[in-house]
Amino acid sequence: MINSSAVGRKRDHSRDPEILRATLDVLADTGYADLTIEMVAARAGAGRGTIYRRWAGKDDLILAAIACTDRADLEADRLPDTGELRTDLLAMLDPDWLGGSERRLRILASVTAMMGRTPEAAAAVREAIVEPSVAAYRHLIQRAADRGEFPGPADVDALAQVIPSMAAHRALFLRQPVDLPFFTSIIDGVLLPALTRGGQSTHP
Amino acid sequence: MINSSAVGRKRDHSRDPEILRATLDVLADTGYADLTIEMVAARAGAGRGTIYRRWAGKDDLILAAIACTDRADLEADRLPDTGELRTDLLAMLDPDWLGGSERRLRILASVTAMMGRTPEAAAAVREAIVEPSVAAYRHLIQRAADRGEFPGPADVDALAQVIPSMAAHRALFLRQPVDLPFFTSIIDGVLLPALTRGGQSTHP
Amino acid sequence: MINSSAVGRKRDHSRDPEILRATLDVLADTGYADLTIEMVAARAGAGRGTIYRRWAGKDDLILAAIACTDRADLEADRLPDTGELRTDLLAMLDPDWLGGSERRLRILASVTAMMGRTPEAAAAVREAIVEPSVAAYRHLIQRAADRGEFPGPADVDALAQVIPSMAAHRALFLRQPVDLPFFTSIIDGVLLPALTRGGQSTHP
Amino acid sequence: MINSSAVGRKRDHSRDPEILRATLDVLADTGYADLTIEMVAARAGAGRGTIYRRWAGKDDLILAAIACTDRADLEADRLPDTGELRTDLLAMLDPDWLGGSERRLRILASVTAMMGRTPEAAAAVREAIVEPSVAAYRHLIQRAADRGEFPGPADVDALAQVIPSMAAHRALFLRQPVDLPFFTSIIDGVLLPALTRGGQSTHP
DNA sequence: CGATAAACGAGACGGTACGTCGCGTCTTCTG
DNA sequence: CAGAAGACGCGACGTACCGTCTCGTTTATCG
Repeated sequence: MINSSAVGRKRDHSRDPEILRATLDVLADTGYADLTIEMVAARAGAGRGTIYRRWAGKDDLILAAIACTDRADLEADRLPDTGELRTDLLAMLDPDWLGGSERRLRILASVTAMMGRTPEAAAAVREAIVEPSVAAYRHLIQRAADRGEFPGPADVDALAQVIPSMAAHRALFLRQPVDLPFFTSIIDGVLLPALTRGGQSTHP
Repeated sequence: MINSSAVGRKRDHSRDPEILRATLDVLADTGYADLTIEMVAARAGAGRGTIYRRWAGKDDLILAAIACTDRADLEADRLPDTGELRTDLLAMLDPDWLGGSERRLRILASVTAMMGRTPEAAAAVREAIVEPSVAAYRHLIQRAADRGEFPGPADVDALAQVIPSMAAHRALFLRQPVDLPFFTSIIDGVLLPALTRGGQSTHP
Repeated sequence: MINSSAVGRKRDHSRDPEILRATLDVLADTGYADLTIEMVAARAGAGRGTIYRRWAGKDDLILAAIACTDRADLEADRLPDTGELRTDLLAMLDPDWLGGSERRLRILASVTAMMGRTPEAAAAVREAIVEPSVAAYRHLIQRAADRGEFPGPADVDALAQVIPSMAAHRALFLRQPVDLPFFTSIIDGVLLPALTRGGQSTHP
Repeated sequence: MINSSAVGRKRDHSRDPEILRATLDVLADTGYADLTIEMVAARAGAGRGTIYRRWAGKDDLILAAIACTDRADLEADRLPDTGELRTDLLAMLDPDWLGGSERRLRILASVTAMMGRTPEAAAAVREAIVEPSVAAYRHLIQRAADRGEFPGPADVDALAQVIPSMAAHRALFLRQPVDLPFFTSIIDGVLLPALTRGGQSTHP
């Protein structure tokens, strides 16, 4: 390895989760711009130096905190499989994710703030948060299409983004809850109609 | 009036646009977090005091800069009216808006950053940027529906958010261009299919 | 005259004393460094512009305020003339001048502050305050010498500075009152002994 | 100790002299009113925060800079002792102190400026600068008197202030050099005559 | 088991931006 | 047109946070 010595005190990586949790707490409490490393260190009972030794700075720390949030429920083999797309989709609504808590909302907004900073930050957020969600919806829709649930061809890539896009938009920009009624209105008003009709417009 | 004195030198409000334009320039050049009042003042040829006298701080200034951006093209009577929804929608693609320029993208990201700060900021952005766009699409879709362009009922409120949501999502989170192919794929792959089929799912 | 027009409203020079008095008041209340033109203007019921139109700035204003203080009692023909130097000197003690009031003390300290700024300021203070006082004492001593009150020659220039120097030193640096006991101790302990002995040291 | 923490990086007090020297340099170069903390910090190669961490502000910094100037030559056991007062006094003339350099003069004027600010500042200057000088002259004069160098009693307290007072007056208010001719004129024209004659006036 | 070397909490360091305030100048309106 | 009121460009103030660097202490491995 590059940066490890055989001797000396070992870095206590058991503190990492503690610090990252403190980061998310402060992020939710005070927002991105008002978060200071000192606040995180104080809440984690750590020194600032310890944080700087592990992460490059504010953005890197927050990115790490975001990235380590458990998205295991979006892995392909843990997705709902009811045999019907509509019920699969409704089962995806995690009240604790986007719209459920003000906490999550503020964290999402903070993350968004960082995306404008560097391409690296944007890519990290995309990989950690955005892509898994889109991929999950793509999986469900593709599976339903493969089952022959819909008459014609469908633009699965576009449709897979409908729910993540609209949920984020609602939470971030409209600041309204991403709840069951909203989910139902998207599924029944946009997604399923589009699929039922097929991916082609009738307009020439 | 509330806050005007009959005497003394008048505040030169002809400088407002100059300063706000400088704000957007700096915002696009260096991003939200690295923007300083000094930069804006220097670019506008003003003193920092003059800016603080007019706006409460960084966020208020940026909000004002955003709010005064010209959205006249989204007013109802200036929207495209080709007699057919698809061509109307395609005519809405303003290459200078979301995806065309890196400038607009950075500004949008910066704005998003502020939405997590205060409810006031969020409401201001919503009213200045989000709502007008959604309202414009709602207008086009409702008009087409009134023309009887589609067979059944449609969830116009939900459908009106499809394009704004997905465009913002693509620009902000995917960092890909909001261009004609993308627009076409949404219109032909999501919006028009959903309308053609109607606003009701066939699922019981 | 250089700067007078035949027409228009005439500058109201009757306001000058009012403003200069306000200057001294503020100077005594808050000191040199904390004095602002705004304070003076407010106390005089004037606008800042009016002050800047008449004096070049803070230092010039204060200098003018100092210079116009009435030192008429130091003119040669108004000095005490009792026929004897000691009683003349004691009659010079103006309890309202140097040591009497904290007000005068603070003003003196403020003046001193300005002397380090420019040679012009120093010269102005010297001419307005220092020189007249030294000249008065020189006049008294010279007159007594001319009367033959003392046996030998005297270094009148040096001796004339004894009282002003020691009074200023006591007030400024020791911050003790320049009162009758102090005056008496200088006159009887320094000045008259030196004169009585004569201006020449006996040391070879 | 009062204000020391057991942990954390220690304040580097070896930088104090460097900063205080820079303070005196700037003070002499630009004067009291035009001195800025930034100038001092830049010249000392320090950050402004470091200065504010150690001293409360401009006045406190300058006071500290003054107070730490080396006055060791005024300690009793290092005073000249020629066996005769006149030569002792002449040996006191330090061309580098009051009048020799413009530098010292400007510093003295700056110090005087602060004496009007707070009683604390005045006391600090008095103790650091004024008192030691007066005490030194008192020592010399008292020793000569004890030797029986003069016929009668003398008001030593008053006489000890003659040279410091007149030197300060000459430098500050007359802005003339405190040099050997001046020193000689005071000693031979004021101080020694007064002592030779005695501390009592012949006037009834 | 003692030496040693890195990690740790704490906090000082050189910087930089903040938001405020006073400078001296310049409008604007009132008398 | 002088004067009050106050906005203007400028720049210093004192504070707070950045990311780095000592401090003295703790902890883990190696000799």
